[in-house]
Amino acid sequence: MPELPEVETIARILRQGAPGQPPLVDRCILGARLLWERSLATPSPAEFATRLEHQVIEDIGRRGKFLTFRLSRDWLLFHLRMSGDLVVRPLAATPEPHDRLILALEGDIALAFNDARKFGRVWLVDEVDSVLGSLGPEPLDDSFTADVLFAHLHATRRQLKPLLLDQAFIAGLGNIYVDEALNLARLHPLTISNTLTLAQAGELLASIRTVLRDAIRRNGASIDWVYRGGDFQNYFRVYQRTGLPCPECGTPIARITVGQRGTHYCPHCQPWE
DNA sequence: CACGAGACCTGTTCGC
DNA sequence: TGCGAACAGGTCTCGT
Repeated sequence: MPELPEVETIARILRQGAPGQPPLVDRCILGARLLWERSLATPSPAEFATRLEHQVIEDIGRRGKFLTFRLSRDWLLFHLRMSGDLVVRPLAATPEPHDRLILALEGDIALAFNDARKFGRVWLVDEVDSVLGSLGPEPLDDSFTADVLFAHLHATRRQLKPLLLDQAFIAGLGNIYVDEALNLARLHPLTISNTLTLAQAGELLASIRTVLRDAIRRNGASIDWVYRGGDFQNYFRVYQRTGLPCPECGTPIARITVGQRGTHYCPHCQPWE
């Protein structure tokens, strides 16, 4: 489900709270109920439960598409993959279908990890590098410059679409925002990375940031049955708009498959070569 | 090294 | 209406 803007939105809501929902920071974890064992990456279910108990949530953040909970002693990490979600409920509420983990928190509230497709994972670790160490740069980080992107693009020879989906190359982009950013940068998804000029690398980085910032401002995109209040889906330029007119030139948006992922682009604005 | 296919899963939508 | 196929915001592993 979520990419960087959606995960950022979830992290902010959990950290700060929302109307009718209290913030989680500074709350103690009283217990853990694991309903689907394979959702837990590490450690063992028994160690997970005992180690979590009595730790306080000191901060909640995001790295790439991971949600990061800094606890008194450990780090609790979530990756929501395709269908995962984190929701706050009254402690007394009955579990929902597809709940995989429920944490009981101080103040009679619960944090539920709900994940229909069971692809999502949870980690409890004492240092984050074992999980987050292979992630590439944060696209919104100031230290990630056009020069850096240009050098990385030229260190390999790969198609832009799968390269930008590679979390070791750049962290946080997924199928929606890669298609949107490539359209804004007027680059064909199959362009080979080391053929870009420095100017094109600069446009690509600027486009990635524009798309991500716009999406974050709109609280991310809500597709299908998952609704979190985000409305960026109403501003998609190409994603899931096959056959509809390009917002720039009116040419029908094309759809191809690249690396087994649906890929949407404008044949006129993003010509091949 | 770069790419494609298959695996992991369940739910919804599409086409006949 | 029913039923199977295709598809879905992700990532890992394996074979070529």
